[in-house]
Amino acid sequence: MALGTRLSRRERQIMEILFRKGQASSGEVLEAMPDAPGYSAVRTHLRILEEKGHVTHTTSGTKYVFEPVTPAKKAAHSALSQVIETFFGGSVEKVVATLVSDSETKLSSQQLERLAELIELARVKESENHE
Amino acid sequence: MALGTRLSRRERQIMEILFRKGQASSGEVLEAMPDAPGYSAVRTHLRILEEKGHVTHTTSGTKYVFEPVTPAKKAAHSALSQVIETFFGGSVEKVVATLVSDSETKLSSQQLERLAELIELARVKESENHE
DNA sequence: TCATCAGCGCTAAAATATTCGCACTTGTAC
DNA sequence: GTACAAGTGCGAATATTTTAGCGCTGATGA
Repeated sequence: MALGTRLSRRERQIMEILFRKGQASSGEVLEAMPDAPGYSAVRTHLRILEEKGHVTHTTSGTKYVFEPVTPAKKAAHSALSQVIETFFGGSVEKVVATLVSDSETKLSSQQLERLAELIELARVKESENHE
Repeated sequence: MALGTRLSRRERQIMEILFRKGQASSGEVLEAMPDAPGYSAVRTHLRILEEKGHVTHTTSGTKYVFEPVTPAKKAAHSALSQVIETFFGGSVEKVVATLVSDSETKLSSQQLERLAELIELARVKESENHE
């Protein structure tokens, strides 16, 4: 189940904040919201998200610290797939092409070099599979 | 404004369908929804989305054909940025690395080759900028 | 000790989103 | 012409989301 599939706007917004931060107290979540409601509202969403099983909390002193239940990696993959399916017709290649060549998301030569290495590595692996 | 920023769940779902298909009649949108409500409901969402300025329609015979107002490319970029910010700390490099090396999204050797070329191209461009 | 403050849970009101029913229009077949 | 099918717009019921109020608890420090 993708991140946004069953969540309301606010719930999704809060989940995204938690994924960005890794974990956060209710107050921190509140601060991270550009169009924040009151504290109670945030608190309620967090509680409901916990009931729904998307979030857990641990106590740190008096505070609660919340974090997503779904591992970030899995959620990342899911979110990425979603975008790829919706906007790139499922083509991973197109995505990478966009990211690499797009002038708005500039990559340094160092980064490009590392990516070249990564691709080289993937190519080697790929060819091994076909021996 | 990103795709999902101000849209409700259903509205977002419908927008995604339109982006996938490029354009679609109300009936087609309905069919593309796994958890579809009645025809009227879909029709209403489409009308509201049009009022909000996210969608336009043209008449094709008796039918309406709807399509997103925002160019697909722009929306794609926006959605991708969102995911990158949320799950990859803003690092384009990490995303590409994930996509290339992730075993779940396998790339053929041909695709890898093309990507290698793309990166080479980007590197050349990059070095030109620093002459 | 006892204000005071920050944070929690619960509950209920207010605001939005979601859905559908129904009347009207247009195209098509008999 | 009339009946039928497919499609549209509007308006109003229903369900969900979103918000805030209020009382309680535990920590802090004068």
